[in-house]
Amino acid sequence: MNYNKELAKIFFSMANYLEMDEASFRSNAYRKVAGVLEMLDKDVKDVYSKGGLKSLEEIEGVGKNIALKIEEFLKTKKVKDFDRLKKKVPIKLDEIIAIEGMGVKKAKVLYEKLKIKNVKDLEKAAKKHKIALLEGFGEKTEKNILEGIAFLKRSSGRFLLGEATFITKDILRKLENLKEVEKLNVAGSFRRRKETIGDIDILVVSKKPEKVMDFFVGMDNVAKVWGKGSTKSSIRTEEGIDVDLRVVPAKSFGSALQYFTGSKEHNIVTRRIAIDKGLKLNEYGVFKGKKMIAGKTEEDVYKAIGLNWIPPEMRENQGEVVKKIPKIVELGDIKGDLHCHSDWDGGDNAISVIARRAIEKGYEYIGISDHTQFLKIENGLNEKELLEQKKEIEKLNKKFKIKILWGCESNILPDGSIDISDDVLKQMDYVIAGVHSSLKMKEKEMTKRIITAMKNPNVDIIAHPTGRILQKRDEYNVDFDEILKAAKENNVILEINSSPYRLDLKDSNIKKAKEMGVKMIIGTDAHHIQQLDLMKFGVSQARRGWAEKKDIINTQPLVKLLKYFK
DNA sequence: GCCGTTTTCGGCCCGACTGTTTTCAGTCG
Repeated sequence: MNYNKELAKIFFSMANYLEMDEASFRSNAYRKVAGVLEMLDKDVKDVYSKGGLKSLEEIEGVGKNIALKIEEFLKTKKVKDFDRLKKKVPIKLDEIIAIEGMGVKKAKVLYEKLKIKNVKDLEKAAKKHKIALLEGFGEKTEKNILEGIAFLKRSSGRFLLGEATFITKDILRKLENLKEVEKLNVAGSFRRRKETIGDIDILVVSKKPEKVMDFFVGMDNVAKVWGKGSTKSSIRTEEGIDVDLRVVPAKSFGSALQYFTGSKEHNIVTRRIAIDKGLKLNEYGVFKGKKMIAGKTEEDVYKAIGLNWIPPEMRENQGEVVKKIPKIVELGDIKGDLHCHSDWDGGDNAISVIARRAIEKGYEYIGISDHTQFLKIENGLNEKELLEQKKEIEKLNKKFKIKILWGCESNILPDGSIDISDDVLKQMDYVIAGVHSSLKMKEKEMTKRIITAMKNPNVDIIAHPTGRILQKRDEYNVDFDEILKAAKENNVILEINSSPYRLDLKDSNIKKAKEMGVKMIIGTDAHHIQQLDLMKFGVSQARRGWAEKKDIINTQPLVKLLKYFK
C-alpha cells in the first residue's frame, strides 16, 4: 500500500467534512498536510519506523494530532475520527464536490433538506426540479449541476498535456495573428507542463478587448460559450476542453502571468514572502502600500519580492522559493535521441529517413532501438536480424554525417533475463531493456526482475522504468528506491520516456534519481519520424524533476555519451 | 490543527465571479 497517497486522500476528505461546519482553519490544516503527503519524497511508513511520532512531526504540517492519526492508520489501516465524520454526514462528499460549482456547503444543505447522498441522488433531484426550490439555490444552479454531471460522465475532467497541446497551439496561433492582440501567453498547468491539465488559460494584452473576445468566442472549434465579458471569456472546444481567455493591462501582464501560472501552492508561498517584506502581491502587481512597484514582467515581480525568476515547471512549492534553484535542462541541450524504432520492427520509417530527420533537428547522433524477438506483436528482431541491421547501419554511417548508433529495446523476461544473447548484446553500441510482459507481478518479484536485468553487464538503459500509461494503467508494483540503488551501483541509466501517454519517469522520481546521482536519458520512443518531436515533452518532464544538463546523458557530445555505456 | 529570530497565543493568501440575493455566501483558481 502507498501510505502517503492513502493518508493524503483521507486527510483531504477530512478537510472537506470539517469545512461543512466552518472549522475552516482546522480544515485547512488537514488540506495542507494532505498536499504535503502527496508530494513527500519519503515514505511515511519508513519515517515512522525509523523515528516514531517525533519524526512524523518533523514533516511539514504534521503536529501532535495528525502524527497520532498517521500512526493509527499505519497500525490499524483506519482513522477513527474520519469514520466518525463520515458517519455524521453519510454522503459521498468527494464525488459530489467533483461537480463544477458544487462545494461542501451546498452538499451539506442538499443532504439535510433532500437527503442527497451521492451524484445519483443529486441528478434525480435536479431532474425533478427539487433543487431550484431550496433557499439559496435557483434555476441556474440546478441547470449547472446537471451540466456538470454530464461533463464528468463524458470525461475524467482532465486532459493529457499532449492532447491539449495541439488545441492550445492552434488557439495561440489564431490569437497571435489578430492585430488587436499586443501580447499573449499561455498560463496555468499547461505552462507548468503538468502531465495532465484541467483547462487552458490564456492571457492577452489588448487595447480593444471586445474585438478579441468576439473573435475568441467565434472561433470555428468553439462548441459552447460559458461566458463572455471584456476581461474574461470562457469556452469549451469541440474536443471538450475548456479554455479561459483573459485580457489584462500591459502594466500587470507579468503579475497576471505569474498569478495565473500558479501553482496555487506556489502562489500561496510567494504571497506570504511578499507579506513578510511588507508588500502585497496579487494578479495586478506587487504593491508597497498603494504604490505599485512591479508587475510588467514576471522577472520584475519575482525580483520585487527578493527572488530570481523561477521556471514555470518548477512552480509546485517543492522548495523552489527557498532553495537555490539549479539551471535546469533545456530542449536545446539535447544532442540526440536513442529511443527510436525503424521499419525493421514495424516502425514507419527506414533508418536512412530517420537519420535525415535527425540531421534536420541538428542532432549529433541518433540511436536505433528496435524491439527484440520476444515481442512478436511488434515484429521484434532476433539475433540474426540484429546482426544484419548492424551491417546496414555501418553502411549508412559511411554515407551520413550524423552518427547512427546501433541499439535495441530488449525485453526483460519475468526471471530478469534478456531475450537476446549476451554474445550479440555486447557487440551493440548500447542496449535498452524494458518490461513489456507479465506486468502484474508482486512488488518483490518485479523489483528483483528489473534489478537482475540491471546487473547484466550489457544493459545500459532501463526504458519507461515504472511502466505506467497515463489515465489507463498504473505503475508496475516496484520498489523504486531499490531500483535507484541498483541503477547507481550498476551504472545503469534510467529513461525519461517522452511519450505524452507515458511520461515515465514521473517528475518526483526524476527528482529522486537526480538527488541519488543516477543518470537519466530522455528518449522519444518514436515509431514515426514526426514523433521525434515529442522530445519536448520529455524535456519539460525532466525540468519538472529539476534535472540539470549534467543529469541527462543525451545532452553530452558523442564521445562523452559513449563513455556512459558499459 | 499547525506554527513561531517579534509570538506557546493568535494568527492562518487573496481577489473575482456566480447566483442568489437586496448585501452576501459559496466556489474557484
